[in-house]
Amino acid sequence: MARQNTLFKEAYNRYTVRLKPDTELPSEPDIAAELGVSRSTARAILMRLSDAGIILWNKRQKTVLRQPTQADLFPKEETDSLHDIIERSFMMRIMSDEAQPGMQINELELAREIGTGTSVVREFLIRFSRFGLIEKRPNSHWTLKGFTSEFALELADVREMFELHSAAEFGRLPPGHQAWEDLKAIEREHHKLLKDFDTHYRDFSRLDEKFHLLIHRASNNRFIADFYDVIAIVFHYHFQWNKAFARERNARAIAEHLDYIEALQSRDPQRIDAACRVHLASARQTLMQSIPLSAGEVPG
Amino acid sequence: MARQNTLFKEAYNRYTVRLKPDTELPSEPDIAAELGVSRSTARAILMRLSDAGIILWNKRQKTVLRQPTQADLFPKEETDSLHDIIERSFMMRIMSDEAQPGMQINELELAREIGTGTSVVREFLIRFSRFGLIEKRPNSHWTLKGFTSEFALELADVREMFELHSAAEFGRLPPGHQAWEDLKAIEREHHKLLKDFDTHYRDFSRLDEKFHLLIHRASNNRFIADFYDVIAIVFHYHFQWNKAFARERNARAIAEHLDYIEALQSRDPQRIDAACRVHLASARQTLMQSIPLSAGEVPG
DNA sequence: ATTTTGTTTTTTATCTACAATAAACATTTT
DNA sequence: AAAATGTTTATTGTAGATAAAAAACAAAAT
Repeated sequence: MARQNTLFKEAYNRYTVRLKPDTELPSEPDIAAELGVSRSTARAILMRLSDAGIILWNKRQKTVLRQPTQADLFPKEETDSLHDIIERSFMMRIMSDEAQPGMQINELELAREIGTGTSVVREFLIRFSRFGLIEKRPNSHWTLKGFTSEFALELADVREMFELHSAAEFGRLPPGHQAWEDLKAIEREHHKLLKDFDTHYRDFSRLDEKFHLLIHRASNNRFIADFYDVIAIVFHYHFQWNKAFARERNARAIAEHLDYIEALQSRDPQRIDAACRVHLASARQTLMQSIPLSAGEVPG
Repeated sequence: MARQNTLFKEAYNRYTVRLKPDTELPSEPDIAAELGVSRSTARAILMRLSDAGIILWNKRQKTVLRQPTQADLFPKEETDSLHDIIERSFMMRIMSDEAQPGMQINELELAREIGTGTSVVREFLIRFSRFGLIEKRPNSHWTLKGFTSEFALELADVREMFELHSAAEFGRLPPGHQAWEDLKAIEREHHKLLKDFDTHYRDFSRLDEKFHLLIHRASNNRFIADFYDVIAIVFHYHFQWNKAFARERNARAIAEHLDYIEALQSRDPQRIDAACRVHLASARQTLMQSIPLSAGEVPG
């Protein structure tokens, strides 16, 4: 088959779950915009809702007839986009212990194991190569460079350069800029998290990403923004499987963030620089500690 | 047809031009290694050389019978890899005046005009996207962001961060390191170029790339090295078409390079930093001046 | 006049097939 | 035994086909 209609299914589920009986639905373009899909897809959703007897559809009139049930939805396995499936599956493999640096990556084998065509795998690998974890030999295979301490060091170096730059730019933002409000909101979220820390400390990584993204956006630099994707994906997949000391780690990071936020709000370049450095140093340490030691390496 | 044998043709030409009559050729693995191809391809070359009566091939004995002529070679159009063809063709389009920022990029149309399949174009665009000049809307088209002043500014900012970092690292390289010799050689090349400057100043860009690459390698950082590709491609295609003031530009750059080299050799961090900054500032200026002004912009 | 719906066309995402190339295996030669 | 050649197999690179999704066009309703 040529293409799965996962976008349709996912959008259908997303729209259907929140339908309330006896309400009227908006126009097709409105629905499409709301769901972030084209009108063609929105119409396909309406068509199915109508066929399933969930709505009555007659031109402009779209009335919800009944509360949709779980049985009306597509099963969750059918709504993942191929790209997400491949990403998850691939990251799982390369973060696992079996994955040794220098290992060859076989497109056909990957495709078969994931249950997909080779072109999607190829395109994924090309896209993924910018994360610096794999490398291609022309006319030949991909090689896994691996999640090694070299990788972590190089990542941390660039991250520090970029974040110091972005933080300095943030400090120069004009007083009326939206970013200051966003920063305030993030500060409040930190305090809220701190309140119920024992039960909620796992939510920190989401907040962490949001905070650093806000700072990096201040740099207004596409290369810096793109690079943050690398960091985000590494942290996302890495710490998802490495939950050791999560509580202590997060407690420390929150304290550093609050300091950092205060420094930004002071707009004093030197204070910003200092607070940023403190946080980056501990982030580097956290990252380095989480690297699996390869044979012959000694813990630093 | 599925795949062009451009690799074979290109390697055949490369090997054939330097054959001398009455010499013996080395073993198949040696030939393959020399040409950077697999033994299968090396054998295909030998087979053709034999069929064309250029060599006598009997197992280990491979004697060159006659001097190959131009007619023995494949025409140059047949030896370009598809990737190179697409890159050239695409860069030509997006650097041309017709290419306006915001313009949509159509995969099928591009493929037709270049005379190739859509998959190659797709993969090229994915790879190319890391240069920050195009952007994809999911399930929809690519958009040309364009070679704008914003692009140049963002590029220059990152370049400066990276090069200052790399130059500092270079200064810390141990005395016996190969890089110091390479630097000396590059210094000599600068002096040589200066001697016949009027006739050879166009060779400068090759030397420039070599010099900066050497510096960036000192950082030992894959992200910095990858980023230098972005700079290299922009300079390569951009200045290929913008030859205005090339002589003055290059003269100035050479002087700055020599200063910069001397600073590196002094290993004095502050001197290195200062010389690097001077050169980067003028490189930035050169880049900014070369940006086509879009409507409404005023020259800075 | 503008928005909404109905219909058709264009474009992208993905799969499959197949030639070129690389890699592996087997045999021969030194 | 090691290296070279001969032969077979596996893998990548590219084209072409097709369904999903987007976009464009046309008609109808406010």
